[in-house]
Amino acid sequence: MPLTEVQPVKTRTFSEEVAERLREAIRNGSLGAGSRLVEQEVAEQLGVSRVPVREAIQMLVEEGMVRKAPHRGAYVYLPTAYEIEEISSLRVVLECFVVERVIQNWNREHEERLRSIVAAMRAGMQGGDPQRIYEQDYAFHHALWEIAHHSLLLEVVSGLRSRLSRFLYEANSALSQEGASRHVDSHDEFIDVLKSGDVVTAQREIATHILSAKERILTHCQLAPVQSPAQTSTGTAAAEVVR
Amino acid sequence: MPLTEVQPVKTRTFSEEVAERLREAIRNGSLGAGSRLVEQEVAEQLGVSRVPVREAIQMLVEEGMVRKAPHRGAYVYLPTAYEIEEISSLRVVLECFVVERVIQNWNREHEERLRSIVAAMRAGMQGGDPQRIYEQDYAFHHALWEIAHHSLLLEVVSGLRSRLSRFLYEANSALSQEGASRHVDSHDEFIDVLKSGDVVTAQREIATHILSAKERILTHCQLAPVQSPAQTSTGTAAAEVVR
DNA sequence: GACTGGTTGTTTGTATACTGTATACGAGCA
DNA sequence: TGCTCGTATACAGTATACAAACAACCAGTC
Repeated sequence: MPLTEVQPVKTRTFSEEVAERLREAIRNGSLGAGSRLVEQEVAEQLGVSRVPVREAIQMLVEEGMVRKAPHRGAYVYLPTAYEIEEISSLRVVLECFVVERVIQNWNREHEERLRSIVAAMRAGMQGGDPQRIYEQDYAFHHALWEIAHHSLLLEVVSGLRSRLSRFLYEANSALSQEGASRHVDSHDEFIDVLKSGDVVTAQREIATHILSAKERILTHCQLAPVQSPAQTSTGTAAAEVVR
Repeated sequence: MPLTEVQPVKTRTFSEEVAERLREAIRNGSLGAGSRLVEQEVAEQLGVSRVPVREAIQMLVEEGMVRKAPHRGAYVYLPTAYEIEEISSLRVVLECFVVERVIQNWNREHEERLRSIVAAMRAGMQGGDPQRIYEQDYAFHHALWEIAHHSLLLEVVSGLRSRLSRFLYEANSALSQEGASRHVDSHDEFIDVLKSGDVVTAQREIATHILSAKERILTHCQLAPVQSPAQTSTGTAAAEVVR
């Protein structure tokens, strides 16, 4: 009995399920920045006990979307503009490394795969579906990370990007029809550069891509007021948000 | 009342305490690769309930020292040589970025701080204290990360290094007296380069530093047999270890 | 009136008990 | 003998219950 069609039953735990719900709620804004995540409340709302909720919250903390302090609970974290800069600058460094490796590993199937993602992105754009554009944009980057064939790099860089997800989603929604069209086209052009094997140009392009995404976020999204950059990681500033 | 000297009372939870114990046990080898972490056992051994142990294990999973599968428990993960390569290659990229920023921010106090760490390292070496050398080596890098003034970068790169901690500890213990001496001296020379502001040389030096640490690990430490590199992250190989 | 000090409510941290899943082992069958 | 299947057991996942910590409020004192 081959059963090639049968997928393994995915055994998701409640914790993962809860985490996914929370992530989505944060991304689409129904859990705004500063919202407290009270374990009991979330548990009742989702019909589970506090334990899976605790674990889900912990996951979000690791992902940088949520912060928590002992005995004081968790809240949705709002990064400062400075932190957006930090994330983006790191992304530039890492994505340049990705690009280098992608070009090393380049082959025909990779091209086809990326082209099809861009096609889906274009379809989403024409349908005026920002969710779809966001997803395909993510898929595009994810494909690049996989082609780079470096599982740790994939983990780190996708983690970085997840910190921006809610803002990217928001900022991309604000793109004009024409802007979105240019955005999609730039992906196709980028594939051409990868294909040509020109590492330096490809790196310049992806850096531009990341930095323009950053600019869109900085102009379109409300962020926490910048204090002293030195204190961005202390949580002192964060506690303010909660009160 | 300024109270600049007063540190906030750190209220460590059991979870953190347990995590620290486990980390240490893994680092010094008393929890060898492949060891299963049975929640109940650990809980009884440390005199706490299972909940903090669960959370501690989750932290270690995030840090890459431990893996777990749903309903199958957690075990100390033994990376493959390929993964050590992955970690090191990423470290090179990130530490080069660190160096760039360190040189941008360079000032006299930074030099003094780094020199004093190297002095402590030299003292540890002369006392033949590998634990001390390891600590000071970490302190040196940590200082660099802080001087780079990029909290996220600090987080990411220190996370990467923590994945190597037990191997670095092991490999550095194997250093000869003379080798250790050269190792310490190289730090002082590196400070000179930073001071000179020569980014390219500094980057080359730190890359060499990281890659030689990698080589020491590869030659002195036992690692998981390399399968297909493509499968390093699937956990399939890992499950083998447990059985 | 501002400050100290207790008091209470809310929420997290921890312990214990129960449920569901995965693996191992052995009985039944070919 | 080799296989499949049922059963037992171990352990993670989850629920519930309790304890401790924080924060807010109110009373009392200087």
